Amino acid sequence: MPRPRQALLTRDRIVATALALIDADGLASLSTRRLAAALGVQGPSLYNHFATKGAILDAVADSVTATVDTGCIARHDWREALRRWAWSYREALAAHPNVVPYLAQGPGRRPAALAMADAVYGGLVRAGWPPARATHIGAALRYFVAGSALGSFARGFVEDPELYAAHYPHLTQAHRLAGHQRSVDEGAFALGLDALLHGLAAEYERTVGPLAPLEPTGRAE
Amino acid sequence: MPRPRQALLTRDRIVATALALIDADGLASLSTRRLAAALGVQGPSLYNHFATKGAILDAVADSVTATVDTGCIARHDWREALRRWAWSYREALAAHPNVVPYLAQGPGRRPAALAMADAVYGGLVRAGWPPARATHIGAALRYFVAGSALGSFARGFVEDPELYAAHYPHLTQAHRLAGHQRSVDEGAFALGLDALLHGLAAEYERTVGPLAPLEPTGRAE
DNA sequence: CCCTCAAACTAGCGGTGTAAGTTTTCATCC
DNA sequence: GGATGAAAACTTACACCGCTAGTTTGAGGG
Repeated sequence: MPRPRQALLTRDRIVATALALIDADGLASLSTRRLAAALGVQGPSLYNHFATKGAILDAVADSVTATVDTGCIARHDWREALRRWAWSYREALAAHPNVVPYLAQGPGRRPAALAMADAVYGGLVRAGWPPARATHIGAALRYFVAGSALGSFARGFVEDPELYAAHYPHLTQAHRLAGHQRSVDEGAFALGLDALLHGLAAEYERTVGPLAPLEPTGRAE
Repeated sequence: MPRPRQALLTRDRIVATALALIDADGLASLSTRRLAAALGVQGPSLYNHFATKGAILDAVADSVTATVDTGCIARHDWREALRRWAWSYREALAAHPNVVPYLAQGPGRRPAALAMADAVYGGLVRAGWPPARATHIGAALRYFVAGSALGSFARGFVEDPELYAAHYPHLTQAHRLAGHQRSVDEGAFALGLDALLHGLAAEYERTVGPLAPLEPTGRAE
């Protein structure tokens, strides 16, 4: 079946199908042949649309990053903006936990990741942070969100009481964590984010100037 | 060459060689055959000592985690303890950036990672934090350290000015980041960690009680 | 001395990413 | 309107991957 009258593949269709397969079966089990099969096509046909498997994964990762809301950054005080952005970022990753390990390896040349970095940096500078500080803050928050996504959605502890009880005196309850993983994750994220923002606010007042009072916030979550 | 008079392989030798290869050539290019070749042996011989390649990687990851200093936790006020632990943790990861992507996927069943979680949790509870809060704090700090290791040591931005200038108005200096990567990383880490600890101290005073004054610290770094 | 186990081997299976070359269709230009 | 060239599918094939199975032989214990 050479050169069908209507092209069977498009970049968008490939990316969407790849994301669905990764969501369903995990990152490791996505192969070019399996992806092609899901698209009703033979393996190497993909290379008419992407140069390499990595390019496909980049596009998938970018399509996830693109769902992060960065509009909030221009619309709110920097503290509220960072909070909303961080939650939205986290939400985007949580929706596709299996791509996080790939996504976490830096913005690279993926346009959506770069656009996000750009928006955050711009917002902080506009708020009065010195450029170098803005870079650090953006990076620190990315660290926290990415780390939270990695360390949590991907399994953490294992459901096996005896494994822990024997050797780790304080972890006798750790196996319970496996069950409450989601709430532990959210609690740790909320606590860490609040602490980070609190500390940044203090740093701002120390080095930049007095803070405007926060507008009443819509969602604390 | 069957059953040599002196065994050619030991678990320790395999782990050390695997770590060296990963450091040198990256995680992706470690194969059982290559590892075996570096050990002067054929591929499948490894399976006399480890059940699976993943088990080897677990052991490698654990050997890295084992270099983190957790002794400081018992010897200092919780704030100073967390600071030293986080820096030591970061240092351990920075020494072997290529294993971070594997390591970041949670403690799993790796004993050193579990011992570390145990020590941190125990120290926080001893300092007066409620158990649930202690869990959250340990997780949040792990998120931050792991995220920082991932997002930074592993490449981040690319050295190609034109790539950025065109589309991202605030990132016109971003290509410089590639050169100053190390200092940006350290700055972001220091800032984020200080902010986190500052925020946690405020949370402590709000929900637990007054804080003892900090002993004079040895290293601010 | 023999028996068993341990630790190396060889052979090979099914799977991987991707390069190379083939075929047919569509779009375009003389 | 027929030739031309690109596009998008195909088949074939290579080198490598993790791992299994079965084999060989030295070492150590009864």
